[in-house]
Amino acid sequence: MKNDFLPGHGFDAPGVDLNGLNESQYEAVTAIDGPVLVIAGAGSGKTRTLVHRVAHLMDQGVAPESILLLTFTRKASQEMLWRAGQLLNESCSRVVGGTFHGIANLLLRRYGSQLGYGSTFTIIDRADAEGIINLLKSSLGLAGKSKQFPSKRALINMISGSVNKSIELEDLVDEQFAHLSDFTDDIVKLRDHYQNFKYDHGLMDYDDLLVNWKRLLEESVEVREAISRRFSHIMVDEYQDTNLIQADIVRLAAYTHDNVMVVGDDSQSIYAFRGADFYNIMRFPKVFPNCRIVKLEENYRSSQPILSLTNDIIRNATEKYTKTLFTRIEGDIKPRVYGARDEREEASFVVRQINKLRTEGVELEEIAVLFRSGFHSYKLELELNTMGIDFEKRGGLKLTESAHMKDVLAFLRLLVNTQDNLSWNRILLQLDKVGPKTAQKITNTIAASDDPFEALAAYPGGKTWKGGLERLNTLFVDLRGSEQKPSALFEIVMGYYQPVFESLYADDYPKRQKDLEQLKAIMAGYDDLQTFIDDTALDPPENDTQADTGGEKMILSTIHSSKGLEFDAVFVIGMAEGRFPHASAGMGEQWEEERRLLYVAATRARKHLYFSYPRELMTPDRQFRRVGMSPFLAEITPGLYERVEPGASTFMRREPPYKSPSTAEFSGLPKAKKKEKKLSMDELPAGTKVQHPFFGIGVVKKTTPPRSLDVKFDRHGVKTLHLDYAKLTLL
DNA sequence: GCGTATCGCGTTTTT
DNA sequence: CGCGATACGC
Repeated sequence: MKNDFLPGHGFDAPGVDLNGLNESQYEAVTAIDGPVLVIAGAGSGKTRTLVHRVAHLMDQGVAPESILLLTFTRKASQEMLWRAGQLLNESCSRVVGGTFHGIANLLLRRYGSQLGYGSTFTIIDRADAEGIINLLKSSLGLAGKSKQFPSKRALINMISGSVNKSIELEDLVDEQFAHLSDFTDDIVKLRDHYQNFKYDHGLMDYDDLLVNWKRLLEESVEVREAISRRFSHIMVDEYQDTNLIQADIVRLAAYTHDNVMVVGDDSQSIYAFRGADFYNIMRFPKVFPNCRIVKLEENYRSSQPILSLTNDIIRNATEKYTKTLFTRIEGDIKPRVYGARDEREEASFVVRQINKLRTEGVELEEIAVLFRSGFHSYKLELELNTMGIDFEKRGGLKLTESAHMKDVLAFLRLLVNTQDNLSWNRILLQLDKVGPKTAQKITNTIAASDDPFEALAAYPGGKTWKGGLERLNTLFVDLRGSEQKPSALFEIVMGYYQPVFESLYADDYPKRQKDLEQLKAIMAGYDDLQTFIDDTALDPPENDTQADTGGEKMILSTIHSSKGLEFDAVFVIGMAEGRFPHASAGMGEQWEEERRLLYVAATRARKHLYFSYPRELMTPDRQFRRVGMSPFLAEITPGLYERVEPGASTFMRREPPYKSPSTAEFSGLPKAKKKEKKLSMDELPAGTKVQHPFFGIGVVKKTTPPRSLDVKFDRHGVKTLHLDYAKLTLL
């Protein structure tokens, strides 16, 4: 197996400070052999611990390219490797870091043929999956039952949930969706059609990537051994968010060596709805019997008043695995709770507080507003806009999820996978006088043929839309005849699409045009179309509407997408009955997951924490209804927070739009880049004093050619270090 | 009668 | 923004 088929990530950065682990924790975390389970509370340094282990393994001569670091977002793995770079030298960039899905994709492109999949599959995202379900719903005659039939989103969650949990869909419906049991047969039928549809057209969704990775490991001894040997050490972050399949993958991939380290916190499990199962953490010691368990209970993030309140939130959980978190961070600012008259007033409260915080010296980018659902922030977004405060919204629509973006991508996807029915359908629907029926008829005919492009050219068009079909054909002739550079292809597509685009979105196409520009810029960075297509499905770029102004921005985010981040000040808005927990969360596991969600939100804060809720909400029939505060807030011990009274801050004058004074100051600064000089063995004879970023000061005891040396450190004893990986400085 | 164009309304959370 | 109900055109 070649070593270079999985890319690492680059980084560069100077020193980092590691908070202390005690002797036995240290021992476990740095052990070169055997499984390790780290159970860690919020803000206790999970990521730091992982980085620490990477650093240590490399110091002991483990080759960086045989370390596999699995995280949930690509951002997280980049962040982690960046931190590792602070500890070590640039060889760290050869550590393989990625998401489960990303690694699965690379492995399947390489070995997928062993499963009967060619290497020409297209990865589809959630919206694609919903589109397919919709097509099938109408072709199976289920569209009419809409009223009680589950929404397509719920449907996808049920279908993929049943795959993830290895439960039969029938049982899942009986147990958790009893109210849908009348539709069990229909749902099962739909699931089967959905699976077949994907297989027939070379489409793979997120779950398929995992399922097929697991199959690859199970069914081919050869591949399993190759992967297990290739990665001698495997690490997983946010282990409580893994599903059963991912746990199996980890088990199988490590089967020759058991060198697995996972970190997680059962109190932060918020992804059960997509199959995550925090019992994976509890199971870990059974799956890996000789594993070492490390509990990290010191919180390095929040002040005591905030920690007391967050501990109180989780105290009320019916099921918990107690960790008593403590902090040494001082502070006396209690969390605050504010009941606003309505949503508008809630928004202006938040803005007032933000301005106040900024006069106290809190940076704008250190302030975050969190909420349960994407649309809860609409009112606030308006208010922030009028006040001229820059913000970035996370967890909303991704760039590639908007219609015009999908349109363009559809052309490109067809060049890579001609069987991609979804894209055919999408493109044909753009033609004037062609609707769902006609589009599907054409799609069915051409996707079944050997050369769909030929078939399209030969397709007898109807009188009214013959012209459009011909123009489409010329486009494909052009596309297939051109050089294969993605950016060149983009230009050709736009030549055809621009007029279609302008008439399709006549009212607001200038706004959307900017997105297309952004896509163009992204594509310019790719040489290979396939890679580009994969990346957009696996890791869709965020929608930066106010493209890089370079200035500071505050963060608006759903709680789910705020995971793993931390801020000086956090506002949790919409803490009202019916909003949080979500109205459809019944008692039981769902209710508990909502509670953990609030816990995640509150534990993002370092110094300032605010909860607010509107006392009045608009109901579906445009009536206003009075609501109380969220039951989760109501059950918190009253002394742990302060109430802000509605009248209290009204005397504050409105601040003018605030322009950050620090922006100009920092924008001109070049990125600090440190060039590390590699030490040679000659510079390090026995007796030399050296410094190591973690172990501290030590003395060289012995040198072993070519590039190993034993160093005795005051606090850590004798360590064997490898000169290529350890970041040593001469003293 | 089939299929396409249009208008209005309610949104869970996502790798 | 996407879905469902309704209205028009072939």
